[in-house]
Amino acid sequence: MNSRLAVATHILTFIETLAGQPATSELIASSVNTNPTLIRRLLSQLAKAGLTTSQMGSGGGALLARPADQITLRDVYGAIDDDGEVFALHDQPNPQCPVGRNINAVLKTRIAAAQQALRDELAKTTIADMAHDVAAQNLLAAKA
Amino acid sequence: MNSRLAVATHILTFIETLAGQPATSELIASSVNTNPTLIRRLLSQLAKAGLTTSQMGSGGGALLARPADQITLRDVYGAIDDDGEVFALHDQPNPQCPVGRNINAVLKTRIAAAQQALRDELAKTTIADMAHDVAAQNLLAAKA
DNA sequence: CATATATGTATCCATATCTGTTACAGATAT
DNA sequence: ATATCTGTAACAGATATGGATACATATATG
Repeated sequence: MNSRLAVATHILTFIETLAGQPATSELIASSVNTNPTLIRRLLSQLAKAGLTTSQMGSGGGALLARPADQITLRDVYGAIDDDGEVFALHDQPNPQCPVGRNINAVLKTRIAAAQQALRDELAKTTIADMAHDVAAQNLLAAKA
Repeated sequence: MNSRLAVATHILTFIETLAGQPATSELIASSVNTNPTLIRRLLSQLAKAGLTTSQMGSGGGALLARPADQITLRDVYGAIDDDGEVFALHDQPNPQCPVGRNINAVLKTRIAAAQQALRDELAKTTIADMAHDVAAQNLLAAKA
């Protein structure tokens, strides 16, 4: 799979840890270890979904559009995944076959249920949780 | 996403509806509306996972290796998906950044939970369910 | 035994997706 | 004015996917 959910979550968690200071795409990119364009592409999608806002120009950057405890990984997934389909159906099964004629209708509901379960689980984690867990990891490492 | 889970489920459901008669890759391919090689590739994976058996030669074909009510969509997913990862992490975040250093460890558990929820939901559906639902759809259509 | 049938697998190809990169117009602070 | 920063287009390389051909191997049947 692609790593866009991971990178988008990284971006948001990073912005949250800056505690209100605007994050430039270059700064975020150095944390993710990729290039600023990829970050801006994802930020563009996050902004369209209402999760972030960006300020152009000097001193600008990205901020969270709402509190970190009100942004879940489900929101992130919804923002970066256009169709939200983990599994695809096969195009045009044979309509002359009793199985081919109906398989997609039957599969569709089962797959939808599975994807719903995935989203429900993602909804349990907020960006605030992520930032908290990352901070806790750092404390652990500092003590060791 | 790819449609391998859909096609593999189609294959197994098709075999089940044949009720013990071996299904050739060509016959299955005509129901799925693809080519026999793709079917054989997937059957090869299903056989390795212990879900089907195949008989070479004249009169041969594929059979279920165990009763249809003992094969779940989770089994199918496990058979056709090599790593079973819906989401990937991003390679090598910046270890010098407090966020980059820990994001993957934190994300990993959250993503694993989501994928587990997906698999648990898939486990609720068996190939017997699929065959039953497909048959029910045909009855409905016949009455209409 | 010879033949037809069918699987298992390798190889090739076209297309799509993903990630990284460069480039540049537009917005904004100083 | 100028430097900074976003938004987006365009392009390239790598990988995944689905489709197609080919052929060695296994097996039932006459």
